[in-house]
Amino acid sequence: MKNFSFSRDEKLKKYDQIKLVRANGKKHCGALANLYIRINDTSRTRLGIVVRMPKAFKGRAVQRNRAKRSVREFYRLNKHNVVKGVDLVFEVFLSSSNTYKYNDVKINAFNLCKKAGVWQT
RNA sequence: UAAGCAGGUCGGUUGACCGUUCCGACACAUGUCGGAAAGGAAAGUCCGGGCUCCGGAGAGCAAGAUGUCCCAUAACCUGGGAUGGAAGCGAUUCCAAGGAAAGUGCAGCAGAAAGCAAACUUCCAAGUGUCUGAUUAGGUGCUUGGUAAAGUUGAAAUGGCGUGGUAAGAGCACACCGGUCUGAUAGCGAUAUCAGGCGCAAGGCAAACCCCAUCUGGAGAAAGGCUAAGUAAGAGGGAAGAGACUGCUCGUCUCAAUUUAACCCUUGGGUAAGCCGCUAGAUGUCGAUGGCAACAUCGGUGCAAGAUAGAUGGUCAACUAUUACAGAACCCGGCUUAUAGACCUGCUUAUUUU
RNA sequence: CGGGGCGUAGCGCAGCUUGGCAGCGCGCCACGUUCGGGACGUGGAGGUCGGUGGUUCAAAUCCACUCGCCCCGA
Repeated sequence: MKNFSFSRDEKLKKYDQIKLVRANGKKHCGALANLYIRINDTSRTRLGIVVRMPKAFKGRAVQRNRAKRSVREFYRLNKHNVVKGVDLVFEVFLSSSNTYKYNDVKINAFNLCKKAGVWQT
């Protein structure tokens, strides 16, 4: 039975932790986001999300939350396919021309994960 | 029917599956069941309060805000009603709407003149010179006096306009309009109406300085309190002191009693983990009563968002439907700004029909 | 949460205090100079003064709201 839950322990919460992954981890570039990967000491996979966006943005908070939700939803439904014991950080880019639907995020994130080699079938 | 004015409402709903945060119950060690979970602007942070701390929060100046009147409100750069003014055929809308005889300042260009009101060009009268001319008159210059009607400008020119009057003119006189003063009446009042007086001496700009009246202590949930850890070395200052109210003065209070040390302040450096504050309140809604209304009082009824890198989502199906603006961060009352689409109510004008 | 500043020609800035002609430097264009280029000289073009509204006879300037950018403190 697959577990689709996404609890608080699976998040990277501190800004220092995310900074560590972005500084020391491997970087993989995508169309809408970058993925940083770093092997951690625990047996758990942890996820952090960073949204970069210009200051002058229409509906700033709404768009930011929507992007984070999309990435979180993708990870929640597909985390059984991801290798254990790594820290992932998605760095999502938002601009006024980008519109975020769940399907776009799904395809992009899937490609990124395959490219990074953390996808297992 | 068309055009328009004013006000208001909604801003997705239902079901299934997978998830997030919180609460309750049951099991009992991480599960099961049930419930709740972002707006009209949550936004901008433009005002006003509550709340917390600054020792007890003082006086004056400075600075800032407001500015017709009355009322409402906890309070307001808020709202309601009225007055006056402006726009519109009208419904209706808009107005920072006190004071210019307290003082200072400003007004380019144009124009005779732009702020002591006089000078200038005119106009008129008298005197006189000169020319034409011939004994009337006309032109032109000078002197004296009268006058401010005319003077092409300008945003603005010392009330407007007409008649009489006069040598020419003038509120010099009169009528109407405007202004101002006094009185009466109506109104709580701003003010309005009427009557009488004053011929009117002393324009504009205060969103220029300013004056007058009223109001304002400061800092803000990173407020503030508790627990844990930490608060090292070093540098500077300490009575002609430092800190408490920020710009200044006074008053009051605390520290501190003199080469070092201790203590205080500033800097430097260190920690930024958890709990409380943290959601029931000047509360929403319905009805009655009072009030033109804003609103108030009384009664019924409802109120479980409280996250902490920050929770509301995704997929499928149906309804025209992926579709506006947009995400609570201590809480309220307003203001301002953004807003797809849909709907409702009242009113005005024009046209047509009855 | 609180405080401060900026927006004017393609770029960098002045003018705002005390309202009245929108200017300076670099750059651009044309001509001259040179065998040619640069430099130099002469002339010229280029502006909703971030936006909307108000006060005023008149607004880049004063006032209100608003958009964007930057900085500082806790």
